[in-house]
Amino acid sequence: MCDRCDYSAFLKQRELEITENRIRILEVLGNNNFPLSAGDIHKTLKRATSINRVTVYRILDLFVDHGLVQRLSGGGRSFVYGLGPNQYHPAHPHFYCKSCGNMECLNPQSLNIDTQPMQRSFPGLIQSVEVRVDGLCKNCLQAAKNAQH
Amino acid sequence: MCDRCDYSAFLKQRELEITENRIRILEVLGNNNFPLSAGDIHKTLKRATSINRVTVYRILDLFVDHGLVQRLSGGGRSFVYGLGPNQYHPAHPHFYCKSCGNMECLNPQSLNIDTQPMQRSFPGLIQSVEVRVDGLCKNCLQAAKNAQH
DNA sequence: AACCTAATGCAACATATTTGCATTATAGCC
DNA sequence: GGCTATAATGCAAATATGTTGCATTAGGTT
Repeated sequence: MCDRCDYSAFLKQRELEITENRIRILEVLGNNNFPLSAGDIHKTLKRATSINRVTVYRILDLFVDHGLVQRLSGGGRSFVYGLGPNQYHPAHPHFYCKSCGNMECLNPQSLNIDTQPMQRSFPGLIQSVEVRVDGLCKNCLQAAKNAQH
Repeated sequence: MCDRCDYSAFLKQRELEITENRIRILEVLGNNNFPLSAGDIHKTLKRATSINRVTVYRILDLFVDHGLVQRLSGGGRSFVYGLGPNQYHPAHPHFYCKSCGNMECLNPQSLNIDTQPMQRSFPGLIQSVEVRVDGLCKNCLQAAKNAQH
């Protein structure tokens, strides 16, 4: 997804220590064009290296705190994480397949939310808006059609 | 919230058995103008009657399957549930307070999503769109302001 | 190389949700 | 109103996800 992203520069910019685990997690997120759960990330990393589950959670928390990564509610039971919006990757809505549980990024234009009118009538503070589109992905839709015959 | 809703009629319409637990869960959801977690619902019901945690989950699953109730991802770790959209209660976005964790329903007009253009460019099937607005609720915003002084 | 601090691993805990199976209540029938 | 088949419920235990405390190790600085 992100050839232009220099992950250690990302960390340096935010004055975060550069460690192997942090780089690896950023790479996994960058290599996938859809958000992943902490469990997915852990599973992926364990194949090549040894990293503790808890470390994955802690690094993700840290990244979310620093705006490097965004935490989204997947359609399922766990949070999912993706590289946070930056100059190359604007914020965008996500699709969740109710059948297979996979997620996809949708293009940024497909849903453009203006929070200004909402903020005028809302007495609290609006910080972000999360849009998730649910349904059947291409594959599962096809499978459902085939099953009908 | 819902004086006009006849819960046993709801169940009858969908050919679901009418049981005390089901009615009670619909009442709890109808009495609150914000979505609740399964745990919240269980806690509320246990005050007046005896019902098992698992039963709450199962009834909620059943209702979601039949479109009577909608399952939303709260901003936190658990799902939340609210009466599904019907002729009296249109679909609407929700607000999640990152400080206290409470949720609120926003008015339906505040965010009007048209999925048609998205569906044209999306190869799967779009069934629903969930919009969650995150930030600080009125109370927590005020508390934050007070803490500054 | 030595030091200080922050990152990591490990075990245990906490919370949310699901499953299998025995028991009980509901709805239809007599 | 009682009888029966089926579905709903309760209970115990398992699973999935996320968090905490504390000991160990690695990163960055001198």
